Amino acid sequence: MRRTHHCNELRAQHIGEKVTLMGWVHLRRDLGGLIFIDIRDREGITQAVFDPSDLSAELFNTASSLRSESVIALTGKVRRRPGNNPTDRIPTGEIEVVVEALEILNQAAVLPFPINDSETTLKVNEELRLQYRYLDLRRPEMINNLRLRSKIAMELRTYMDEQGFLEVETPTLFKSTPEGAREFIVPFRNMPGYFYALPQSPQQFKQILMVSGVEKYFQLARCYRDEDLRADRQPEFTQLDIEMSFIEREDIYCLIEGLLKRIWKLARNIDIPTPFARISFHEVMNRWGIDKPDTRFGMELNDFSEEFKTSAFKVFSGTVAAGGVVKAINAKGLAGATQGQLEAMTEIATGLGAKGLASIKVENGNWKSPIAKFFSESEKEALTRKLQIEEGDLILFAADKEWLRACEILGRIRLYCAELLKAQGKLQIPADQFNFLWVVDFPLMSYDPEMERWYSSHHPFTSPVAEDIPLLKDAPLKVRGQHYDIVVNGVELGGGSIRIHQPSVQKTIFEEVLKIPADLVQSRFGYMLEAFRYGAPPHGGIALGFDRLVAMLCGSASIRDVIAFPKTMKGACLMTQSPGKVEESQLRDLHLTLNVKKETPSPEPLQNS
RNA sequence: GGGGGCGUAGCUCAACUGGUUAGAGCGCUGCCCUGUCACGGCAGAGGUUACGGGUUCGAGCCCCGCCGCUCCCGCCA
Repeated sequence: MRRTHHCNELRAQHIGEKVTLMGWVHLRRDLGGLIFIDIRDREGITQAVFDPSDLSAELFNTASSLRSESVIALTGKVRRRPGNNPTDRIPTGEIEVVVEALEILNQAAVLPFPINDSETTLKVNEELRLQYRYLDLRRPEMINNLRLRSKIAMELRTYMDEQGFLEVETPTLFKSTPEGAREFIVPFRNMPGYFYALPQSPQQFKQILMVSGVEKYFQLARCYRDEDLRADRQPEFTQLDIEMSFIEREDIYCLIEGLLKRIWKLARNIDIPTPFARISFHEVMNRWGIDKPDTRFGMELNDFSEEFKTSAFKVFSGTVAAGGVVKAINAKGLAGATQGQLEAMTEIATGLGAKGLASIKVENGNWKSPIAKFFSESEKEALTRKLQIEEGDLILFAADKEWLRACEILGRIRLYCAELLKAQGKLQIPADQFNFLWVVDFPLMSYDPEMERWYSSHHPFTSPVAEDIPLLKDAPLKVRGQHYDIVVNGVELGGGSIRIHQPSVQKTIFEEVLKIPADLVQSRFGYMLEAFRYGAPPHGGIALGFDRLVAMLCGSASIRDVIAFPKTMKGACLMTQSPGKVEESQLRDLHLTLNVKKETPSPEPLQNS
C-alpha cells in the first residue's frame, strides 16, 4: 500500500476516486454503528468513515480500537458527504473517504498529553513538551513554525545568491579566544592538554575569507556560548552571518533592508518601508534610554538640566552643578500606579545605581509628590509644557552625574511603565507593527571601572571612524566605531561593523588600548595579523540572530518554539537527558581527571510505560 | 552568582484563616449508541500533593532544605 494523496488534498473533484491515505489518528468519533476517524498528516486532516454494512466485523472492530495518534493507512472511495453534512471546519470538509481497507502501521500508547486540542496543549507544562518533543512538534502550530523557519531560510539563501554571495562553511572546532563570551571547550585525544573551543561566531574566519578574496560571504552558522540563558538565548543558536569586501556602512544597510523586506513579505505579507531610520547611539540613549529602543510607543525621555540648574531642589541643581543631568518621562495615565509598583520602579532605578526615583502623580488637579513643593512656578511650567502633563499622568525623574546612567535608568523605567500600561489596556500595540531602525555611531571603546580597563563596545575588530584613529591611544572614549545594530520593536536583531583591515591599527587596538599582552595577541590572533599583511581588502559585515528573527515572524515569545530541539534554561535536553556523564575510558583517552566537588544528582529518569 | 513565579490524578486546574475519606473537566477502561465533527449516554479505575526534614492534636496549605521548570538582573566582545 502506498499513499496516493496527503490529508489536505482531496476535494469535490476527487469524488469517486479510490485513494490511500496515511497518517495519524487525530480524532475518533465512535457512534457505535458508525465510526468517524479524522486522519492527520503534515498537510491537514481528512475525515474517514467506517460503515459496518460494507465491512467485515474484524475490520470494524479494528477501527473501533484505534487510539489517538496511532499511525494508520486506509484505502477507500472518496464521496461527497451525504445530506447537509459538509463542514468548513477543515478544508477537506466537502468530502470523506469511505474506508474499504485499514492497516495499523503503529499502535500508539496512551499519550502523556493531548496534542489534538491546541487550547489545552498551549497550557501544557513546557517541561513535559520538551521531554516528549516529538509529540509537541506534531502539533500543527509547531510544525508550522518549523515550516516557516525553513521557508525563511530558503528565501534568504535565494536572496543572498541573487546578490552574489557565496555560502561558505567554517569550522565549529575552533580555538579559544580571549574576551567575549564564555566558551564551550572540547578536549582533543591526539594532543593531550590541548582543547578546541566551539566558536561564539565565525568572526575570524569570515574576515579571513575576505582576505581570501571571497568578497561576498554568508552562512547560516551555528554559534555556541556558555552563558546563562534567557527566553531569547540558547547555548547553541543560529545566526545569519555576512561579510563583504570593498564596501561602506551604507552597503550593509541596503543589503539588510532588502533582505528583511523580502522575508517580512514572505512570512507575514507585510510591506516594511525602507530605508530604515539611522539614529546615533547618543540620540537613542538620550530619547529612549536604551541602545535597542522600542519606538512603537512614545514616553520619550526629556532633558531638564537647564531648567533645574538653579532649582531650590538641591538634588537636581546639585547634580547639574556637578556636570550631571536631570531627565524625566511622562508615563501617560499611570497616576494610578500602586505603592508596590512605584517601589518596584525605585528598585529598578537603585539597581542601576540611582540614589532614588523621584515621581509626581497628577491626580485631582494636584501634583502629589514629595518633591514638587521645591519646584518654582517656571519649573512647573517647563515640566507641564515639555512633558505635556495632564490629569492622570505619572512623571518620573532621574538625576545623575553620568548622562549615560540617567538615560539607562529612565530607559528601564520606561519599559516597565509600558508593561503596566499594556496590562491596563491603556497602551495597545498592533501585532503587525514592526519599527525597524539602525543604531549607529557607537563609541568604539567602553571603560570597565571594576577591571580598570577598556574593552571593545562591539568587538576588537571594529574599525574606528577614520578621522578618529589618531585619538585611539590618548582619548579612546572619543573614538567612534563603524559599528551598527539593527533593531526592531525593542529587540536587537543583529549587529556588525566595518572591520579593521590594517595590521598596524589592529595591533594598536589589541596591545595599546585593550592591553592584551603581545604574546597572547600573537598566540590567539597572530594568524589574523599575519593574514592582513598579504593584501587584506577593506571589509565589513553583520550577523543577524536567526532564531530571534524566526520567533518574531512566528509571533513566539520564546525562541524555544522555533528550534526543533531546544535546551532548558539550565542547558539540559529533557528528551535525550543531555549533557551526560562519560566513561572512565573516555576520560583516560583524553588525559583528563575530574575534580568535581559536589556531585550533581542525575536528572530524573524518563517514565516508561 | 542574585531576585521573582510555578510544581496536587496521564493532562489542565480546584481544595476558605491548617481541620472528615484531596475534588472537577478532559483523557483512560468497560457497556450502550448508524451522520458525527470538542459526538452523546451510563458505569469504573486512577493520588507517596516533586523530594527530604521540621512545627502542630492535625500539614497540599506554615517553616527549613533540596530538585526541576520558568521569568528577570548580573553575564551574553
